[in-house]
Amino acid sequence: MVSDAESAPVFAKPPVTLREVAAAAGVSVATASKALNGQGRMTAETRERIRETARLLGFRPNSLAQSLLRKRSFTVGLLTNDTYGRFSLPLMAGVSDALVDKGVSVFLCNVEDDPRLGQLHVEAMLDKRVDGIVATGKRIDRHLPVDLSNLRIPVVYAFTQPDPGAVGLVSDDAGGARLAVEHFLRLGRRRVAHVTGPASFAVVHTRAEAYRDVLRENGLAVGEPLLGAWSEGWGHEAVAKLFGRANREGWPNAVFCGNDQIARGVIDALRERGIRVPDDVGVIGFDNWEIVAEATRPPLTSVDMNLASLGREAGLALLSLVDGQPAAPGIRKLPCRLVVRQSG
Amino acid sequence: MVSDAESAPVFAKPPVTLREVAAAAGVSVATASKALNGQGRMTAETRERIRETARLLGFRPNSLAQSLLRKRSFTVGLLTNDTYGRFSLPLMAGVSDALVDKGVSVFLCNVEDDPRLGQLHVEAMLDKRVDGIVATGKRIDRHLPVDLSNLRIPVVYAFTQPDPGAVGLVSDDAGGARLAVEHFLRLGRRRVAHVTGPASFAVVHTRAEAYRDVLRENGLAVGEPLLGAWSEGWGHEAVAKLFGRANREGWPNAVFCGNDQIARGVIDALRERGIRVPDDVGVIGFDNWEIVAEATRPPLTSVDMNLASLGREAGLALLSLVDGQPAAPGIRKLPCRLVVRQSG
DNA sequence: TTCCCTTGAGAAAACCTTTTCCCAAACCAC
DNA sequence: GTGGTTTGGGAAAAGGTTTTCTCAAGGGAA
Repeated sequence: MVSDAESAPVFAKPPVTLREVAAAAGVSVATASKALNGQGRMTAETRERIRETARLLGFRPNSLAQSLLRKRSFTVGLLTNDTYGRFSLPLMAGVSDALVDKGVSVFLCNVEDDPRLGQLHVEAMLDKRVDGIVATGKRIDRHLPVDLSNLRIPVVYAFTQPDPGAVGLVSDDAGGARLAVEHFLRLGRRRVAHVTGPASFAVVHTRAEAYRDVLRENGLAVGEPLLGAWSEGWGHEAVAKLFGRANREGWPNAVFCGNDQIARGVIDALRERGIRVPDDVGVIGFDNWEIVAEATRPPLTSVDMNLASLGREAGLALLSLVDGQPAAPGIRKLPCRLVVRQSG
Repeated sequence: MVSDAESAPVFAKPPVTLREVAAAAGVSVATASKALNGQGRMTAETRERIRETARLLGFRPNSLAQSLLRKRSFTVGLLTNDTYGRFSLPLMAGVSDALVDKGVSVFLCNVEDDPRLGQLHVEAMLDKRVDGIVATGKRIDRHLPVDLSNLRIPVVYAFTQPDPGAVGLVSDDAGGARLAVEHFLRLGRRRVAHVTGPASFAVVHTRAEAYRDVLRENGLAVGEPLLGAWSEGWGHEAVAKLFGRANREGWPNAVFCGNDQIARGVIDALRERGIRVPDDVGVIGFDNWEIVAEATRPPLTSVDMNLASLGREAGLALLSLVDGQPAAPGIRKLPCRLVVRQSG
């Protein structure tokens, strides 16, 4: 019979401490610390001997102890309410990537839309002495269910509604919409329709406004944007509305869609009607959700919000705030980019 | 002119410490600590006075200091190489949810497929004295680009290839496949085809094997599974192969697909051929990727791997390992569930 | 030789909390 | 009164590191 103690994995062997390194090298902990950090004064020979000893013993300083002393934990909290992750994950990966190289780790805090959960996470972050917080959401026009306004640590908002006076980073939706519409115009398409999401989303209006602006600036007729849902189904319906009229003269020859799912619905519906994309009608989506954009037939041209860069910028912004460099409060808009495939 | 110091946000005011609470309550720090933790002996009146003082001052113990002493940081690392997130995010949310209630925070570590990045993150975790690590991937049959085999802390693998002798949690793919095929049989469909991904994926074989088993157990003809890509395009091609033959008698009346994208392609292709779903042919997908499953026409019946539960279980398993309870090493398979919509 | 300065390195405080041990006072029984 | 036991609470060490201060030895100049 095998005893539990025997079958259980043996972790044991606690990490080697600075004290042990110092003892092994025959110096005091103070000297050892200074040797490893390049501080203090000592003979090059002593310093090297200590370093070598540390290397041999596999010494790694205890971050907890360092943080306690330095009042800087080299960790930040990342709040999100987007479990679904289409927007969140690239953003989060961006934040993480920007920080890992600076030795900063990221706490993942999924707050759903639950204020209790939000409170719980924020308190945990504060207790763990994070240096700052990045707040992320799935909507640019909604607050997270937490109050971050009077924390004693800096907060950066990325892709979510910032508190007044705080630093916020969002994608430049108007610019993204311009990119799409101007691309159509450059290709000679002059009857551009816009099919987008529900009126309750701020970005719907931002993008629609930019759409109108570009057309007006070019002296073209401005169609009324079609507001609906963020779904393929709505794309189908919208095509029925736009292309239902008998006289083909009234048909648009370009459709700028509020997201890729709508665009997918539009493309499928057009094909079912025998209207060719891009020959007869160009289609551009928004979000550049690759898995969708690459599966449409033909592959979808789409506006990319550069969320990974947005995340990186947010991480860096937080870091400079943590370092005490004052940042201009307010919302900074980061440019989108158009990913041209074959649909428009 | 406004000085920088004036315009910069004022964070300041360091957190209140136990020492301050003790001073305010007129006791020693030792007594204060004991009062707040329900330890030691003192008059109920004293204990209450200290607690009240702490509450008034908004005292929150410094986790860093606690961790240093207790040799337990109440943090864990979550390694993932899935930036895309379809599988990872529910899993990660599950891990996080399971742990936040126990006061454990989660470090997000995106290691991509880069060993250097993996090394970096693992060392950071170790330095920060995490209590354990959850390793997560986008593939069940691949290792993360890190070596976690000789750490001094427990590791749980979820949805990725575990080291030998370690604790691993994966979805029961064979069971999931059975669910799908048996559902078809229950509905009286007896000519079931299987269209799935590339041979390089272990799950392709696991599921195909289960598919064959169920048919054999029921004395039915076993068609050769069609291996291809995880894409809509492959779904289209597969339909051409399956339904290209002239005599309709040879056609399947059910298609079990290896993922939802293939299923989507199959459904679209069938519709284009005038074959009705589910009247003529039933279709079931795998992954229950809601955004896809709900957008197919008709909505897609699909196998759900319960990734959020998987994450929760992984979190809890790690926790009990951290608490020193020995866990049976090896791979534990968690059941899938069939989400019935309209396609099959 | 005396004084001063530099060099190399150690002692100790600090960060904040927990826990063990200890002590004085009060209380009890005899 | 005496010996013993509670009772309430404090002193101090511990956890691992960084940093400031101190100090002895050695060197150079006068």
